Amino acid sequence: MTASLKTNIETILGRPIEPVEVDMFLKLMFEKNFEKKDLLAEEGKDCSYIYFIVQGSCYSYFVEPDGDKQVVQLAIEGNWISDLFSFFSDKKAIYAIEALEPVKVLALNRHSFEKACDTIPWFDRFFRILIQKAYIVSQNRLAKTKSDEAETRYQELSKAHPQLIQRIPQYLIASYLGIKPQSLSRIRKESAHKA
Amino acid sequence: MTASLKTNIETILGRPIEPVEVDMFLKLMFEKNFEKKDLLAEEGKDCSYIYFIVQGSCYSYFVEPDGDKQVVQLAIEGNWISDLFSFFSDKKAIYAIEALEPVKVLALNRHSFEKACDTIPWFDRFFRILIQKAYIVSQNRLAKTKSDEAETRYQELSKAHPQLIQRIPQYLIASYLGIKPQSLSRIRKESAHKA
DNA sequence: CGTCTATTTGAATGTACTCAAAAGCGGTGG
DNA sequence: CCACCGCTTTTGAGTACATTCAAATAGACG
Repeated sequence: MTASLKTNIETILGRPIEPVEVDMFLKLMFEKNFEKKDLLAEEGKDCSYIYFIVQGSCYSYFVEPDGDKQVVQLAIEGNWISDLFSFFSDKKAIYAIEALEPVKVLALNRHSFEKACDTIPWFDRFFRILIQKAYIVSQNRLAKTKSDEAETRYQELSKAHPQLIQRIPQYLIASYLGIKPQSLSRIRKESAHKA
Repeated sequence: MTASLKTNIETILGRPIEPVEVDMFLKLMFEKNFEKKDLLAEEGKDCSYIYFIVQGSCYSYFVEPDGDKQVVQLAIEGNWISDLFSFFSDKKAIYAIEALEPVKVLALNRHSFEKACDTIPWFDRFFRILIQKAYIVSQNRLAKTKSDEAETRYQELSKAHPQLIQRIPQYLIASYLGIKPQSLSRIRKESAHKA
C-alpha cells in the first residue's frame, strides 16, 4: 500500500530512501477513502489537506461565471493533488477536487505538513521539488496550449499518459486540453480516419 | 538599492524581517549589470543563476521549431526570474532570458542557494512560497488562456500590470497573451473605439 | 426497459491566423 | 537636419480551427 508513496518520494528526490524514513512520513498522514463523485475539496471552502492518491483517480476544476467547468488537473494513483493556494494561505479554495472512481488517499494536513518540514530531513527539499515540477509542467502546458493545435495536444497527451485517456471521461480530457467535448470528438474521428 | 529585495522578502513571507537578515542573504548574491538585448540565460546552455531584478526589465522565452518566439515570463524590477528547470536539474536551459532595457540584477548561484537553505532560517520557506506563487499564477494564466477571449486577457493584464503595457513592446505582450501581434493591434483598436 | 449522462454529428458562426503590404517610429550617418 | 534603414505596429483580405446551437445516437446504471 505504501509502496507507491516510497516510489514517489524516491522519484522526486532522485535517490533511494530507507523504509523507516517512509514510515516516519506515513505516521503524519492518514488514510481516507472516497466514493465516486465525492468531493475531496470544495470551491469556496477551506482546503486543509494535500492528498497522495494511493488508488483511483480524481480531478480538480473550477467553475466559470457562465457555469462552464474548467479542468485544472487530472490525477491517478501515484500523484499528488490539492488546492495549494488554499492549503498554504488558509483561504477559501479556488478549485474543487472530485473523485472519478472510488479513491484511496493519504492525506496530509497543515499541522502535519509543518511537522514534516521540521522533523523529516528530506521533506523540505522533497516538497520544493514537487512544486517545482508541477510549476514546470504548468508552464509547459501553457506554452503548448498557445502554440500547438488541439489535435497535437491530444496526441501528445495520449502518448504521455495513455492511462488517462482510458480512465477519464472524454469531456474532462477535452476541458483539460482547453477545448469543447464536441471538438475532441471530431478530432478523434479525424485521427481514426488517418490511422 | 537593497530596499526592493527587503520589500520583496517581506511581501513573500508576510512579515517584517531585520535588515541584518537581508544582509546575510545579500552576502550570498552578487550584483550584475546587463545591457539591452544581453542574454541573462541562453536556451540550450546551463542556467546557473536565479535573478532578482533591481532595476530594468527582461523576459524569458523559447523558440518553437518553426522559429516562433513564445514569451514565458515578463519581469520588471522587484521580480525574480530564472529557468528553474535548468537551475535545479543542472541540465540545459529550456528558456532564454533577455534584457529589454539596461538591467541591474542580484544573482544567486546554485552553491549560494544551498548555503542560503542551510544558513538562513526563513529561506526555505521563502523560496517555497515564491515558487508556489509562481505556480498559482501559472495555473491561473492557463485557465484564463483557455476560457477568456484575447481581449479580456489583454484588459485584465492592463489593469493588473499597467507598467508592463507601458514598458514592454507590444509584440512581446501579444506573445505573452498567446496571440499574434496583428491580433493585439486589432484588439487595441477595438478597445479604443469602445472607450 | 427507461432515464440520465456522454458522445457524435451537422450547419452556421466567430475569433484569431496567415499572407501581404503600408504606415509609423527611432536611431544613424551623410 | 534630413534621408535612410531596420524594426514595430497597423490595416486589409481571405482562411482555418474551434465554437455555438441543435439534435441524434450511444452507453451506463438502476
